[in-house]
Amino acid sequence: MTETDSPIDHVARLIAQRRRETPHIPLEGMEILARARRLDRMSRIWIDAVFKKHKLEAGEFDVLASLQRSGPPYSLRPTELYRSLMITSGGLTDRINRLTRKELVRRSVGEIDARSLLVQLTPLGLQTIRAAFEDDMRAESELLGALNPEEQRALSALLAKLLLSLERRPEAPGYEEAQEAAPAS
Amino acid sequence: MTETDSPIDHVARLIAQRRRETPHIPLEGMEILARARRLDRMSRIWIDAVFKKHKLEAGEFDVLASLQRSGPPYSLRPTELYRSLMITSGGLTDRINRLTRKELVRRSVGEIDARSLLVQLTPLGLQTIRAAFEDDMRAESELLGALNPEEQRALSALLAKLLLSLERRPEAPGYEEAQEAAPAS
DNA sequence: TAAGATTGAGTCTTCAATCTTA
DNA sequence: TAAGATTGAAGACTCAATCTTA
Repeated sequence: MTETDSPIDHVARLIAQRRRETPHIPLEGMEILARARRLDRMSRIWIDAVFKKHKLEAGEFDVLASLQRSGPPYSLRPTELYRSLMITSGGLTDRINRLTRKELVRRSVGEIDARSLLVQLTPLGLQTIRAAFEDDMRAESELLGALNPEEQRALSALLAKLLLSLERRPEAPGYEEAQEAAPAS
Repeated sequence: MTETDSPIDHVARLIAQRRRETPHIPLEGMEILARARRLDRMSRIWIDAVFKKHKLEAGEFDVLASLQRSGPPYSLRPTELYRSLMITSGGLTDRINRLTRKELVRRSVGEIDARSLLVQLTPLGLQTIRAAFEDDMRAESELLGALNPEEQRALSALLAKLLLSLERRPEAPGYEEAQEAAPAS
């Protein structure tokens, strides 16, 4: 195997099969996007097990992690949340309702705009996401063990370059929001 | 920006924010897995539009594409399909029912095992997936335009290496099946 | 008028139980 | 007994319509 040849993973077998059926169609798209999709789905098998240990669904974890990331007082507006999570506003309402029932978040009064209530972590929510996030990152690092640090850096840099180009497309939903949300860092 | 620095995409901003909140937790996992997830979700925005043009849902497209890839007579057993697609058997039953209603597949008699009926493309199904698949690959190639051919090869090789390591984990569901399904190619 | 959030209907999925055949 | 496929219930999401406030 040379430096640029890919190992024979599941997607490589699918591509080889398809080349015989539709040899006239270039398959570069599959090489990357099908693998990104499969990497997400496969890694979820182990990551979901981590969430389960903390009695969380993946979608609930994402909301709690966003709130923790924002720092004290651990509160965000629903619109910020659903745009960042790439789900609809209706979907987020459901997640918040579930997390409220579990007493991991509450809707607190927003000072700025009376149309929206801030979503805020409860002390139990903060404690839960602290433990769950640390476990999650440990599991994720472990899943990436097949790549050395240099390969990991190369991979994340290529993914970031590709993602940035998609985020900058005029037709990309949420583009304006992503821009103005850019922190000084 | 140096060779190994990542461009400041959305995930980079999330990571910078989080480093301030939980500086003690290594975040290498997010660098790659969060980006893979986001790449899948963002690219789907454009890809789903292609499917819609052919009046297909993403899940339906995947079934048709699997059948086409298998070559004449374009038929597979349901178990092969749901394992390859990483969905449950119940989920596949529904997809087949929907595709049957659209007259894109049919359940034909399997000669080997009377417990299962082969799922087979109809002529309309073959015609549909031929056009849809070509459009899909064109769209996917276009989405990857920000990376030059060399970068694309490097990215797919790294993804393949990582995926192969996940597929080889003893705990990976479907591992045995994936192995025996490996074609000579 | 527009923006933020919620609601209800419809869709696609998983999960567990079931039926049939090996 | 086990494997393949289906069913029905429950879950989480999208979409479009609605309500409230800017």
